[in-house]
Amino acid sequence: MPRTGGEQRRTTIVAEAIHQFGRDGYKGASIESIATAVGVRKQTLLYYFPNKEALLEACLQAAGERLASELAVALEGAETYWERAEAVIHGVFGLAAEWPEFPMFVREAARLGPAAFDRFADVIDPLRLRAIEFLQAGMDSGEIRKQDPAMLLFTLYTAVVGSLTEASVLNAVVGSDTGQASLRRREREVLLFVRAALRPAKD
Amino acid sequence: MPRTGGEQRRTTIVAEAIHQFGRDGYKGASIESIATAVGVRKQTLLYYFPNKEALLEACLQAAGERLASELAVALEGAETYWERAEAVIHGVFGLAAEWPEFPMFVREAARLGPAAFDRFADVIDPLRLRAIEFLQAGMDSGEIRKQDPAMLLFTLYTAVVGSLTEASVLNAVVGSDTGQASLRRREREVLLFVRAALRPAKD
DNA sequence: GGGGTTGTCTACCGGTCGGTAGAGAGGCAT
DNA sequence: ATGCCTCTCTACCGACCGGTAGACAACCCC
Repeated sequence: MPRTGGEQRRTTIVAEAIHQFGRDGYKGASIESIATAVGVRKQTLLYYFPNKEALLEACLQAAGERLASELAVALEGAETYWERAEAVIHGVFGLAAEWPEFPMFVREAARLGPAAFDRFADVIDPLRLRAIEFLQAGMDSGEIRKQDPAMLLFTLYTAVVGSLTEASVLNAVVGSDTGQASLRRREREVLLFVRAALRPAKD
Repeated sequence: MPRTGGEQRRTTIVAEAIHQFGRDGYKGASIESIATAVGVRKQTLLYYFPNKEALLEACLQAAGERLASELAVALEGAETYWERAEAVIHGVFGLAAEWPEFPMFVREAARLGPAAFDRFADVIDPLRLRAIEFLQAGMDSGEIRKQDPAMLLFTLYTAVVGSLTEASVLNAVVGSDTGQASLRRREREVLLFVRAALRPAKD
């Protein structure tokens, strides 16, 4: 019985849980298989998290914090309007590249209902507010097409997360297209798409 | 024991299964609860579908056929380039309005992997080819921004399906926003977004 | 009206899952 | 060295799930 100590064990369990919740869904992943994957018995996992739901909440919290710190770094030094928008998209795709199950986990969290998703959303709420302010300022200065900034943010979210999570659809629509190269292609596509969508009307 | 006869029973079971697979996920929905919801015992369901996977395949087939017929109707009489694009989006939103679990089920099918999603995609493959031809023609005539038409179709898919399925995110981003009015708002938003994204560059 | 077909049921099984109870080993402070 | 606290384990339980076996009833055709 290897003793790695409390906090480290916690974090590896959470990482593996996000992995499996993202891949198999909350229902589809069993605490037993999560425990086995980190080399420990189910009852050891239940020592750290009293039940499956508590484990999920820890995952939501951790995922939110990870995304928040990732985006904070990505936004450093991004000055102009388009640099900032691009930095956010690039940051999310970068996170997805090194942690493929992360977007799937976020989508699963949304699927589980508002109560679960809010646990995640609350952590990144400051970023949400900054994003809406940013979009509003861009509209006021005429750099972005005028519209409801919150709805725009929602639509941007769906486009980015969708292109990261709908691998089966990508396969069906454009044919076999996998791996890092595919991810880069999709990032470029989303960037072009978003840039075109944000652009003010010709008038 | 009410006998509604074979074919009708089959279709009501499939409809309920799509409902529950969409709401709870494939793993989360049990054949027992599906059977109970249609007022029948689990073993009666297993008389029509030898196992759970066969039921899923019937659902994928039925969902594909329903979407195909819906879009065929929507495209009737749509002549101009933008009319056709708008008709498809409006048709999908219309289907979602009268059958809220339908988009969730399609997304769940994609989550289950390419094998499952292809069952659905194969049925609407003619539509996919028409869409790509359509986008290509629009690019050739300069009505649509030039790019890879298949990738564009994929990104359009993610934007539309995302805005139909990410209700929890909508709630977190724009605040409580539910019901038919919300759906109409999202349809309008997606239409504006897509129109802006398809528009050729200024110069 | 008898026999096959179709449809629905009761009864049951093996496996898995989330969770409880509690023993015991290693480290640390006194 | 003793006793406590942290961590991991074995053993087990009740619930549920997917699926099998087979009885039985309604209907249809002849």
